[in-house]
Amino acid sequence: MQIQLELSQLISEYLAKKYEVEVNDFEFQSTRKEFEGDLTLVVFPLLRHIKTNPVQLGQLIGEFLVDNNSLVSDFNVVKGFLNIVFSDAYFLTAFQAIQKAQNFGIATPNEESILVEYSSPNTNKPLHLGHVRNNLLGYSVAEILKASGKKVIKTQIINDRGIHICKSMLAWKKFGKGETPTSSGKKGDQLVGDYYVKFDQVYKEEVNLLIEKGHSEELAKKEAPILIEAQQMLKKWEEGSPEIIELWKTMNQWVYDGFEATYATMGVDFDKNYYESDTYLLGKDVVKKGLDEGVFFKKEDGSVWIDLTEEGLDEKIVLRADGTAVYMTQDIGTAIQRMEDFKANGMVYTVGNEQDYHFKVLFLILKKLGFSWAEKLYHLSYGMVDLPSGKMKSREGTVVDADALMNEMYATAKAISEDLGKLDGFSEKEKIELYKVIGLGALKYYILKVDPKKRILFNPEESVDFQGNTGPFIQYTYARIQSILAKATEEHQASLISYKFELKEKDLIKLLLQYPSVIQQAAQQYSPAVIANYTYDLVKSFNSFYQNLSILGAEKNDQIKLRIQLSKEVANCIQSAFCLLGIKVPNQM
RNA sequence: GGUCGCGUAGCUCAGUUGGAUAGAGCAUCUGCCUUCUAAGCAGACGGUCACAGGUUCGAAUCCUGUCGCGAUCACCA
Repeated sequence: MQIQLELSQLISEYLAKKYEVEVNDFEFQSTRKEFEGDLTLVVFPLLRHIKTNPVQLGQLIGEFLVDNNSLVSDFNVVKGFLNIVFSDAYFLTAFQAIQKAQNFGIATPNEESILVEYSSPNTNKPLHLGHVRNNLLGYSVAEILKASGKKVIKTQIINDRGIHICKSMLAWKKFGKGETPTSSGKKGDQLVGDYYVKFDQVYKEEVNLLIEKGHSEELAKKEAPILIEAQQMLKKWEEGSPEIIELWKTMNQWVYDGFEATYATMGVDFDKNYYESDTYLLGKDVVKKGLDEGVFFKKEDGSVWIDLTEEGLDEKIVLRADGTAVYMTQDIGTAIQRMEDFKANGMVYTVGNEQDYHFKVLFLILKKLGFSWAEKLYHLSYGMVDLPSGKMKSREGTVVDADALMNEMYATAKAISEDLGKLDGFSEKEKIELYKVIGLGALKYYILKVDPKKRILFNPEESVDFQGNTGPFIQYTYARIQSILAKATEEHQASLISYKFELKEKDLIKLLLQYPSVIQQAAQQYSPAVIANYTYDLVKSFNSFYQNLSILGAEKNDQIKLRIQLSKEVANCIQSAFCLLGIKVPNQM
């Protein structure tokens, strides 16, 4: 904040003159609610430079500030804390600066660019709650980075090949009887996912049968006929069998259509997609080159490894004995490809914390291969979403499906809205749109308000709240402000020359002033939770203001004006912050 | 077993580089709708910040150890 710099300078001059010490760094914090004041200087750290009584020193500095800066109107000292009180003129000027700013809080774009990867699904089953967290996080972090001034490219890598998709394909071929999304009316990703589950059922039956016939479990799991068939299918795919490729393209397209619908509902998007079937060979050349340079070494069986024992890690395979690529190989290739495509200054991988080790190794390998940008890669590692029953397993049907979840949120929003009955005058279409905004808002806020690195326990039995620290609560506040603004007139927008502020008005201005640094902090920490918690504080503070002071019915004309204008800025800030979370705000609810 | 992460109110979570008497929501209880939308406001209740040491003017925050929970250590992705 501007004022902090100004005061720092002043205090610095004072200390130099009075005590002949040079101090430039001061510790400020916002004054706690139970004390009078707007900004607090912590005096203790100064005692390192000046041996004196902290209360006395605080007193002296306070007096000096009041005498030498017109914006400081008063002060008090409690223990080692100097609470500074700002004048009404300060608050008015600060508030008008907020009003004048275009997109207050949003930094002007700089040259730095960054890729943000998120989602990156497999194409054999629909998206579930885990993907939802990934998508919401990735999207929001991308928006936050943009708001902090960076140029952002949203991307994903689609895992469209491999044994998993062959399993769905095989089961469909065997049992599908030509079922298509059109013929069954199912979403494509759901349909393909059903066959993935079907495969697993048949597979398990076959394994049990083999065990009954006397096979060991281990052997049975390897020799189940349907698994062998799937592996043969994968081989045929890699050989380019036209029939298999045709089926693969068809079923993948079903899935893409399904994903697209889910993404659209969720409100996330991408600037560039990468497909594993395009990139899985990319890393091989790099590995070969690295082998020549001695970064990697070859074992007797022909597999290629990197030795990371010096870094405290293990040996890690980067190429199979048969020469085919592993996950790591492909990720090395993809990273290089992306940096060539976009010449970005950095890259963020939104991937769950179960892959912490993988990314540690990946970044290390890229560094060892000599890519200077390897240091600019960041693994946005987030905690798993667990159910009360434990981990979600798609094959066992214990997943919370993304589409179903969003539908439930919609239904809850609808039920609550109808119960409250405030939507007279809404058309059916408008109502549907509103329920979506509220339902999704509840879900998104619920997930994003939690620190990304913490795991989330999601209990489907207890539905997501719509009261208290929730998305709908914040949306509701926004809607209430809009209702007031609709009643305001042109003359209410006239700016004031002077004003006597109430405490609750000052609180709001102080909070608004924090918004720019909140965005920067959220960007630095890659954390939408920072934005969510800030928005909640702002809204709580506004509701207290709204409920305790009259806006349109204020005594003085100036009060009406200022309160309307202040409400407007709060609404703008809510909208701006929620936009960073990917949440829409309604004008009425 | 090695490595990494987490442990704050009954439940879900804040607590930014160490700062004042650790804060919200839900749940429970008490008030407030003839006045700008009660999805709200005002208040009550609720804490050994997992435990034990250490660093210092000061520790939920930093260090060490212990316990508990989770992830990971695949020629799976």
